[in-house]
Amino acid sequence: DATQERLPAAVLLMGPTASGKTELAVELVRQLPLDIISVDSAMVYRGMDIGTAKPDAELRRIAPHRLIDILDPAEPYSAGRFRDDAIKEMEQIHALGRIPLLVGGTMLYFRALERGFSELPPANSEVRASLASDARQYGWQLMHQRLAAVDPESAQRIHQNDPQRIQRALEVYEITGRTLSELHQQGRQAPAPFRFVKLALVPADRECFHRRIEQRFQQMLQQGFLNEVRGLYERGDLRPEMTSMRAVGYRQAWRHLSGDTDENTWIRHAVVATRQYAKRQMTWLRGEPSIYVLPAESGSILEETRKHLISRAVLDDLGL
RNA sequence: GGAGGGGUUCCCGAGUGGCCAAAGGGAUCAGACUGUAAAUCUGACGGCUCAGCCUACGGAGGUUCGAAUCCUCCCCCCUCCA
Repeated sequence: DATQERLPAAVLLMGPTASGKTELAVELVRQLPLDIISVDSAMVYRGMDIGTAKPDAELRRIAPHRLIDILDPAEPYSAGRFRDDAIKEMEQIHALGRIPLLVGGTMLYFRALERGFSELPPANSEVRASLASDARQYGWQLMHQRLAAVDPESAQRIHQNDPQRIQRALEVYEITGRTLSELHQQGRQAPAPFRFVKLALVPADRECFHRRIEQRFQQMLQQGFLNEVRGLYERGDLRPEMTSMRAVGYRQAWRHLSGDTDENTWIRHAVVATRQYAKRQMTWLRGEPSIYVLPAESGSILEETRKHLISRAVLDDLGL
C-alpha cells in the first residue's frame, strides 16, 4: 500500500443517470485543478446529445470533457477500448500537472479501469455473426450445451438464458482455442497506475428520484430528442442492434419511428428503461468498496466533496 | 326503457365448482456482471407468530362437504337498439 500511496491521484465520480454528476463535476473543475474524462458508453457518440444528457457546448468550454464525441454512431465501442483511451487521457492530464476526474455512469468501464481484464480477444464481428446464426438455427439452449461441452465451468456460471454471455464465451473459445475460464484463471491486467479516490452520488429518496427521471425525460423531449433520433434514423446506415442505438431512449424512439409503438407507449417505455438502468447502476454502487457516498439531494454536496478530496490528500501531489 | 358484454391480486389480462393466493405479461424491489454494459441475465413479488393461518376475484345474501367460478338482489362500466 506504500507504493500505492505514491501513485498520482485520480478522482472517480460515479452515480446513476440523472443524479447530477455533470453539474457537480463542472463545479469541481471551476475550483480545483481537475480535468474531466467522461466514463459513458453513449456520450462517446457524436450526434447523440440530447438523449445522453451530454453537457452542452458552453459547459464544455468551461469544463472540457474528454472521451465525448469520439465516434460515429455506426462504430462500435467497448470496455476494453475505453480502458486504453482513458489511461491515455489520464496520463496526459497528469503530465500537464493536473488531476483526472473521471465522471460517468458506465460501471463496467470504471471496473475495467480499476481492475483490468484478463487477456481476452476483443470482439470479432464475423465470429459473432456466425454464432448468432447458429443460435437462430439451434436455439441458445443448445448453444449453452455446446459451451458446457468445451468449458463446463463457464457454462455453469453463465445462465442458459443469457445469450450475450454464452456468445461471448464461445467467441473467446473459437478465437483462442482456449476456454474463458482458463483465461480468467491467468489473472488480470494491472490496474491503471493511479490512486483512485472514489465518490458516488446516490439518490436517497427513490420516489423523488423517479420523479426526477421522468421530468428530465420530458425536458429532453422538449429539447427535440425525437428529432435527434429521427435524424439518426433517416441516415439509413444505422441499425437498432448497434451499440449506439441500443442506448436507453434511443432504442425506444427508434421503435416508435419504425412504427411499432405509438407516442404514449414509447415515452412510457423510455422512462421505465431509464429507471431500470438507474437501478442497475445503484446495484453496482452498493457493492463498490471504499467509496465515498454523497446523497444526491443534499444541498452541500460541493463543499462536502471538496473537503473529502482535500482530506484524501488528492491535491498534495500537485503541491497545493 | 330494451338487448348484450363486462367488473380478478399495483396495472393489463387468463381462469368458469376442488389441483387457485389465482396462468401470462407489465411495473416495482433485490441480485449477477472480465472487451455488446444506457447491454444481457437471475430471483422475489397479498399479509403473518410461515410445513400453518389470515385476507383476497365489484357489494350483500344463498346453494354446496367445498365457489373467483352456480343462484338471487344491488352497485358500477362498455356496446348496440329505442
